[in-house]
Amino acid sequence: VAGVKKGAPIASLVDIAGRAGVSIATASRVLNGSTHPVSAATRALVLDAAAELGYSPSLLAQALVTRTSRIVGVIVGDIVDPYFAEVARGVEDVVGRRSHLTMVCSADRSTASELRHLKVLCDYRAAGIVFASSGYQEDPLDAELEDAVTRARTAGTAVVALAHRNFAGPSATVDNRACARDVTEHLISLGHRQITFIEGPEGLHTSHQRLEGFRGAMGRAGLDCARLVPGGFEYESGVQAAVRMMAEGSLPDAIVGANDEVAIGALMSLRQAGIAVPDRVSVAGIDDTRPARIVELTTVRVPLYELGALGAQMLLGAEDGSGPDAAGATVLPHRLIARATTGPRR
Amino acid sequence: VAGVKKGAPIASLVDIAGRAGVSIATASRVLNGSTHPVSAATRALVLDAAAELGYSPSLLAQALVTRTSRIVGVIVGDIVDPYFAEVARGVEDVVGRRSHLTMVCSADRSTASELRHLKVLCDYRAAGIVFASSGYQEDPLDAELEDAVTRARTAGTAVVALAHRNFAGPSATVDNRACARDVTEHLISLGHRQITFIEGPEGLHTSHQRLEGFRGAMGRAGLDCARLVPGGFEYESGVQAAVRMMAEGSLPDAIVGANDEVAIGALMSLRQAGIAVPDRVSVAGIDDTRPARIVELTTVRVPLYELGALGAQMLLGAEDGSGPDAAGATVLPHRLIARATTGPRR
DNA sequence: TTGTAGGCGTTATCAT
DNA sequence: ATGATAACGCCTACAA
Repeated sequence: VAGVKKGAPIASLVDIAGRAGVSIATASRVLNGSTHPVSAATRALVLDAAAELGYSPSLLAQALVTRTSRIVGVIVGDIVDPYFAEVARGVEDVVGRRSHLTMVCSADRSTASELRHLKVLCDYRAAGIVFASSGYQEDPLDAELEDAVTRARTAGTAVVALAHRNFAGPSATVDNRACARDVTEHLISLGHRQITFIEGPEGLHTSHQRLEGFRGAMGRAGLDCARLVPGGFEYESGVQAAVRMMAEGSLPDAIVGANDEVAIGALMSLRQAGIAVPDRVSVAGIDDTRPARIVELTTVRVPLYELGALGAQMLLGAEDGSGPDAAGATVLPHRLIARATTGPRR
Repeated sequence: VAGVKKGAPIASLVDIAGRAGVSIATASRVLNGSTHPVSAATRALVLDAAAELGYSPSLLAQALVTRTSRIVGVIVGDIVDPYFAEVARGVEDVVGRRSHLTMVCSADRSTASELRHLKVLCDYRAAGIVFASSGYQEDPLDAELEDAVTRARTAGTAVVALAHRNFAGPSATVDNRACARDVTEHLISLGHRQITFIEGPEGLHTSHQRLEGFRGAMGRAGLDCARLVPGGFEYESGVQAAVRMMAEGSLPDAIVGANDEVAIGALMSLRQAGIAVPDRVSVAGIDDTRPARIVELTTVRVPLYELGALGAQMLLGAEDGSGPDAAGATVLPHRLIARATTGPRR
């Protein structure tokens, strides 16, 4: 780094080859860790020619010819959703440990956008791609996405999913039905009978699975499992859901949100309206994101960080063979976490 | 998209050129929006040869020769910090509107990591790069970073900073001293006299500026501005700071955190210990991130989203000349937001 | 041990 | 209107 000419234009292999008076081939050999033998003398020549010119190989050109790179992409649904932030962190930590670089792409919960990012990552020869968000039950772009994923794989880019997807492949997930079931049963065990579920985004597998979990628990308890209200996965959706419920005048005994964000939105909205939580109504969510811990929301802990970390391991494990079974569909454990927003009925 | 062979290997220009019975040159011409004239007949030939083979140009190869791409990178300090999430969102929105793609890179608040990401983005011919986090006052990697940024620019990659940096260039920031001054004065006006400041990460410009703002306000009011406690920009740091303060036995009248996260960490820690906020001690932060709104923290609103959006505009504006002055050092306005965690003394 | 040359997938300059 | 062909920056057999 020392002695490098300031603001030196670029310096490519030909430059340093010329400067060192050797062929571009030998220059290349010493500059990338080639096993090809090179005399100590010329090696030194090349080395400091490179040093003086501040040479650094073009990752672009390298990727073009070697057909691989050390970057892995994480495609998330929404960058401001703490759920994805935590997952991305997990990926980053293990990816970084293997001296690769992580780039996270926000797809705005749109398959079309996911496809665009997939294309770029693929073209740029990413070592792997992590799909962090769930797919949609019915998606016109399904075929296209599946095809793109297949091509990515045959092109050498590993792909793993951290939620239910309509394309096959290795995955690390949690049992969303069980998660929803567990919170719901917790509420029921607390004596609540009228429980309404704030649904997740329309059509998302995760939304559907969690709704099913809720319905299952309610049904088995002989309770009315039709108390649903449209929501989403965002704070604002939770606020709106609460507003709607209050407007209709009939508050339930308890509310379970499809995820923590909506639950918190509802929680805040309720409290602001002077409704006591958990005394008048209990509120619970799913995921156990950081905000949930802050507001002391009862929820189900989903191992977000671990999901990301495991996903990354599967990717890179597949790469240098050293890793665990890069094929399986691991289901990580979840766990109910009762906190301050739920309590016995009345 | 219809009629594409499933899982077709790759298909490059030569493939579709051959299939269409034309030269690779003409194929290229019709497949990218070249103005070069091509007969309608051959154009059609190429077009459906491409369609049948599911052709899609290699962004990598394109970037190699055109020396540009449609991706912009955002280098942040910590992906789980809501501050950066909001900024990234701002960037994404305007970048996406211009049909570019955003990739956010987490540098773990390390300049070395920033350099690595800069290198990749640069090599991949990113259209622009946004540095979202502040630099360090004293940084051994300063020269190297400055040089890298210069090279990036001469290589055609625009670079903007959204916080104080040791390299020159366009920027969009807020007045951190004023932010800290404003919260502090708010607390003073509330009658508080003993106010302690939880510092930000050691050596960060932003940390220093905010500390200065605090000191200035305290000094002007003739108060003891030496009540400081080490902290950081993370929730956990706030918790530790609070623990330390409680252990020392002498709680101040009020606490201002270097940012919302630490402030919230302290807030929660205090409340959990049974200390009434704001009755016994007031707590305030800086940034107005989403969590701050949730816990109703008194803070200073920093236009995070707008910072990101503006940064992106400067980047892309510079690109196609259409934009605003891509050179200036814009300082966006901030505003005190008094909420529930601060109140009159005693 | 070192050099030559072909190729990775496009774009772009010249001829034709 | 089309087609060779030289870059772009690097890696890697294959020769020497």
